[in-house]
Amino acid sequence: MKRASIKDIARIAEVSVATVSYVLNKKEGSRISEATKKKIHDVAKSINYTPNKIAKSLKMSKSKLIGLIVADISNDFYSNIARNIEDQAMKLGYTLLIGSSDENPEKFRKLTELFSEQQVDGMIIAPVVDSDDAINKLIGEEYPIVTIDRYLKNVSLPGVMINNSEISEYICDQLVEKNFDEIIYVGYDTKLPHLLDRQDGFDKRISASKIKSKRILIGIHNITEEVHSKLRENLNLNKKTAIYFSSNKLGIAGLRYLNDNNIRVPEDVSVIAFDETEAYHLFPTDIDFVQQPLIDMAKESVKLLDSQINNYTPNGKRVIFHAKYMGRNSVK
Amino acid sequence: MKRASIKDIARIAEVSVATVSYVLNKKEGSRISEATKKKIHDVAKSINYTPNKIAKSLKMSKSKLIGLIVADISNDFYSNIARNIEDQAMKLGYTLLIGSSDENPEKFRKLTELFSEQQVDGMIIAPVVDSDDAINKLIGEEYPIVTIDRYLKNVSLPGVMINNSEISEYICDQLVEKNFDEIIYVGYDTKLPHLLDRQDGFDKRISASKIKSKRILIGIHNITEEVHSKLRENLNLNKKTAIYFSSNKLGIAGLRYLNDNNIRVPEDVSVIAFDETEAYHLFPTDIDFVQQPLIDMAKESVKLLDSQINNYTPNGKRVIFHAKYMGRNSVK
DNA sequence: CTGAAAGCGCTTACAG
DNA sequence: CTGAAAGCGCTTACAG
Repeated sequence: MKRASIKDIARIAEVSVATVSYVLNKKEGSRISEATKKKIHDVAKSINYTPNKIAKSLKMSKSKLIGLIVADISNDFYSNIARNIEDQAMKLGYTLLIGSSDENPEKFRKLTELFSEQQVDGMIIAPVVDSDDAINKLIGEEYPIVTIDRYLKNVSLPGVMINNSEISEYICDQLVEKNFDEIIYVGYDTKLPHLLDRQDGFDKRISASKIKSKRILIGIHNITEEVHSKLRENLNLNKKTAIYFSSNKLGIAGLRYLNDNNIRVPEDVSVIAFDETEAYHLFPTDIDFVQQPLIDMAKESVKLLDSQINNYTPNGKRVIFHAKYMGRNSVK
Repeated sequence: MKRASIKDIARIAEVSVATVSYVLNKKEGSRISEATKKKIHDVAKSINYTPNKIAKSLKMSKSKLIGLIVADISNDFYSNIARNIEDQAMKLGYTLLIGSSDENPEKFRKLTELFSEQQVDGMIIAPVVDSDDAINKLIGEEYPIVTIDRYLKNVSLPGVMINNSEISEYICDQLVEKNFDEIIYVGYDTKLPHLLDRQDGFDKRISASKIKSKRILIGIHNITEEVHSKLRENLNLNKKTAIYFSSNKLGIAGLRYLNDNNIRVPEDVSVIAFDETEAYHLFPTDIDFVQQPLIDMAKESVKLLDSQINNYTPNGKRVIFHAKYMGRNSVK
């Protein structure tokens, strides 16, 4: 698998490597004769030349690689983000490295180190709990980073996110209006700020109302099992109840529980879930859900990163997108 | 973002770059004094040194990068494969580049070129229709490649796949046994060999039986709409009917159709779907499905690729995994 | 025990 | 119009 280099082209075309480089990169101005240009292109083709971007990267201190760190690339939400980031990155000439942190700060740190050693020009990251040290180290090096979906409390980093608190307030208001006996918030037992925002938004409005509420918080490792057991404990079908699932995984786990136990939506219980997934469409009832503008978010994250790469500025801006409540038939 | 290099370490520690390199890579044997070693490590730490893998790659002609080309990383099936490949690749010290071909041979070719220019050590690919030229070019360069999920008819490449034909035969037999009036095969209108195998396996057994069958073939671009309209045309609920959806996307689209039209499973129609997805669990009935051993397949693909990278052999072997029929409650 | 030097494949300021 | 040369950050065979 020995590849041809510009040296080989230079030798065969009997010109210098400099000339080859100029011609192949169209950097000649009009200085090089058409005959020479043609010869170089012909030789390049005949020996099947492909440029070595590693060498170019080394020389230029630009790899045209960007790293994406998500919690888990097999999660629908992140794989959709990844796909849209991929498309946008390609448009701007970047290739995408992907890594999954599994919410593990040590894995997260390793990924940032790995990507940094691979000389990615920048990273788009979904920070995990206790990843502050790893991130501060990157910031100390003025490494271009942009957050997506999540953000950090004590670190100001450019990034894209949604209006988590507001959308939760809105959802809560929708439910309060319908006079449920009880509204159950299903969230994660976590310190992730964007998830706490969802919770806080809900809390703020529910406590301003007279409606009773419960909060079910789930660990991140046995989502399905925990959601099932906690719903079993907490769901009282004798009351007029609504459940707000604050993530796609929680929504899917919860709907599966309802399904398995023949609990009808919205007859027996009303439901609003977060994020969009094909799975919601297979549930007997069309599920109300909160839609994040993933394409726009992904695009913006790459745009932000690209501008950080080209012109680093500390304390970059956060771009807040508006999530949208998609009313269907799961709330009575 | 100017990074420290071994040159900086050498200067500060007052040793040669060679010595620094030996120490940092633990290649000193026992030749270098403990004092020197300690000094080098201390300096490295104090100036926050991180190795530049691009430089190393250039020198070593090994990037420790592998490229993964799937049809669409946002497809559940591929994102799960990607996740398992990521884990296995990391274990072997590789970082993963990901690209989506969208079943488009031109995009596919561009990705192979891009990855090859980025000097990935090898690629794991899901070939698309008419990608033979791009792949043959790679083979001509003895580029290590391994196929996953799919394979090519006229090219012998190492890869992993399942026993598509056999599992379809088995599924067909299961259905034939139950004496349906009609069995509908839902597949893609495609030339992809692994999908044709699924179809052929089904055809072989159905034509050996006395059961009537229909074949619904769908284009790859408007799956949901096409599945819906063709099911509307072809599904006759007055007969005892079974449907075999030969991919996860087809299964999800089909189940959504049944859901939207209040068609009960298995009372009104029996269903078997391909691949595993959380979505199936939200359908009112537990859906029978064909499970591919994704983790094992992903692991094996990386193993195969790694061995190709370390010791290239043309015409590598294909590893065939056995898919498993998971009977649930959707067949009557 | 340690270092000087060549070289991986590029780019580009400079010289002619 | 074209080329010689330096240098990006590494590794390693060789010399001492």
